[in-house]
Amino acid sequence: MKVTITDIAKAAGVAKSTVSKVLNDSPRISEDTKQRVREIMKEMNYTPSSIATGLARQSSQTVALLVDMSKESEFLNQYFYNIIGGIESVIGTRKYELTIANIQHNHPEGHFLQRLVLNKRVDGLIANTSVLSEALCEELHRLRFPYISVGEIQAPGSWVDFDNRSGGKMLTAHLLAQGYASVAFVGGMDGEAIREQRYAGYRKALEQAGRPLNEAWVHCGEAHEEEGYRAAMMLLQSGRPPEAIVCINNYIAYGVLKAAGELGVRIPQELGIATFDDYPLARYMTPPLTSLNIDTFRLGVAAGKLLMEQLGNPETPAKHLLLKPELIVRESSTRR
Amino acid sequence: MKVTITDIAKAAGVAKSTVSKVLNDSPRISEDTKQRVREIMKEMNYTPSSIATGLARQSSQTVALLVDMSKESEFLNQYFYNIIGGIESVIGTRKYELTIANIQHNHPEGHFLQRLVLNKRVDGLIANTSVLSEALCEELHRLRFPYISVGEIQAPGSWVDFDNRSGGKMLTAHLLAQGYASVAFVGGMDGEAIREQRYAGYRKALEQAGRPLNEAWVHCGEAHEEEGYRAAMMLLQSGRPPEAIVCINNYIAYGVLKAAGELGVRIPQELGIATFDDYPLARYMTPPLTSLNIDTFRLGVAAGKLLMEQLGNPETPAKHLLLKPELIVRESSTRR
DNA sequence: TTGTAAGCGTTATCAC
DNA sequence: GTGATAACGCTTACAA
Repeated sequence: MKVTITDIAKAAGVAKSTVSKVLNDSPRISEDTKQRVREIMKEMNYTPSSIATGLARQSSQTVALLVDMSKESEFLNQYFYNIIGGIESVIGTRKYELTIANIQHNHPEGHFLQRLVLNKRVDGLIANTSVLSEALCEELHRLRFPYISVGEIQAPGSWVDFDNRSGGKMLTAHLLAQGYASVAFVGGMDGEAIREQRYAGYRKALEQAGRPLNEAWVHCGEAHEEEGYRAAMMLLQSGRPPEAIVCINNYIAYGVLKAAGELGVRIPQELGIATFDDYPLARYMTPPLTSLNIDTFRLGVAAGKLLMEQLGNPETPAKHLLLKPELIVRESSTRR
Repeated sequence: MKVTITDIAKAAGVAKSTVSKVLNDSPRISEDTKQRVREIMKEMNYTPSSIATGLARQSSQTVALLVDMSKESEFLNQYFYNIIGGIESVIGTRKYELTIANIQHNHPEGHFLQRLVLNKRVDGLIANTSVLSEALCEELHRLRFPYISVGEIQAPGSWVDFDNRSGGKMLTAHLLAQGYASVAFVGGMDGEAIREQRYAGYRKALEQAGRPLNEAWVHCGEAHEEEGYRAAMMLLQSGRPPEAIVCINNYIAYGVLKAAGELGVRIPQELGIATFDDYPLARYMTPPLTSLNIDTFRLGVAAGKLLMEQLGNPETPAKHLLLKPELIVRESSTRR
């Protein structure tokens, strides 16, 4: 049933090595025999075994996307599909395959290193920061194993990320430009990288607009509905409520919206709202929310490209890429 | 730098084959030498090459999840992460890897067959029905290549799916039980498999409750917001509006909600709403929507298990699995 | 219980 | 241009 290179060689009356050269379109083979051998391959329905090729070439033509499935509602979660699509779109055309590897099995630490890297099962790695500890990066770097981080890292190595800082600036500046005199910032844990970046952008926008930073208008907390609700309740019932709020994600925004509704605060007239992330709720809220869309397909593409570069030439220096988010203006922030 | 089985053999003063047997924990090797060889493996930091193993064993210890990334907002899209997680959780513990393969490259037709199957790159396949044409199934079956479909298929082969029929029944019966005298069914294209199944459940529930089927209360169309809005407008402004509506997904429900809002129809007092799918909107609508949650992690687990069975014993007969959805009752359907 | 040697299906290095 | 032949790193009869 299965036909190998040897079968083709016999059928064509040539040597295995010749067939191999035809396979790889070597210039030292005459067009004549190429034609002939290729026809026979068609006829006999031959497909080279990639495992054998891999062994001979010492490469698997496979890259892995590392994830930690045990962490719920991670950044990757909602955008997973698009990131994968992006990666796939660039590696696929270069004849690489993508394997998804979950770190968090009950395996001993560093197991995926064995399972994939030392194993020679994959030629390169893409992982986001939640998975890539500093120690891991060092180890990979030491092994000279190609990897790309999705999300900024300090360790050596390339990464791609969204420009959260400029995102924070965009949302805040937009609200100010709409005539909201004061803007609050709600959600995210103090010290968390993404939150810090987004918050820094918020501060920058205030500064550029010559507005003071009011600590009372900055609220930290887990990025979910209840926290958004609580924060908005506090802010809106305080002596000096802000005129607008930047929310760190859709769920916080939902909570804020709910609080505003209960307090009878009209949006966008009395309170402007703008949120990070366009998915999954922003467009479907009442009123629809102004949001900052990040195109994670492009993120995947960028990561894939960097990795391909690296695999093509291991000497390629590390690169860092910041993608710009896109502001989507909707009713929640258009005061008119 | 890289250490192979030969190095270990030399260092341990035994034959390659002995090392191999230790690797595979063969019972015909003395505990003594096992210990010794294992220690050396540790010391020398040895990890067997899975490619070489694959070649020798004629298997890759890899299964593929086939998707068509070109189709936007496919069923898989939102639940992708969980399905992958489910698959991974069962194959991972059995030392299999998962690779994601995109069908729709500008490659010639049937290319993935070459790329993965004939290639020997993967040992088995999981794909959903949108990807698995009847012809493809026949071909895989002919090749005796193990595959599992996510979604019911007619072709030979195992599949796992959600019980959309009983889902339709659950939603409809729930609304009737809440005292809504009449229930409409909105969304989905006539003839589309999922829609037909869900609709059949709706009809069954009416029948069991002794209610007549009113064709005027059944609306077909693409499953998005605008269509839901249009349908609800028609239904609610007709001479005989239904008291409740079953929506085929969250977006249809959103459109219905919008229409009701504009017409001043109060929910759940004057109109009950229940929708298929709990994600991404149901919980965050105003009011929160009663929905039918499907646990796609379990779907992935089921698919993974069937495939593992198949790989373990190719003679395993095809199996068909229907998972029950879960009704989540929220405000939109509780009349009290 | 361990060792020898022949695969597994390619590629790569030389000769010719 | 083409063909032997030795890798690639592991498994698996079959011997010893």
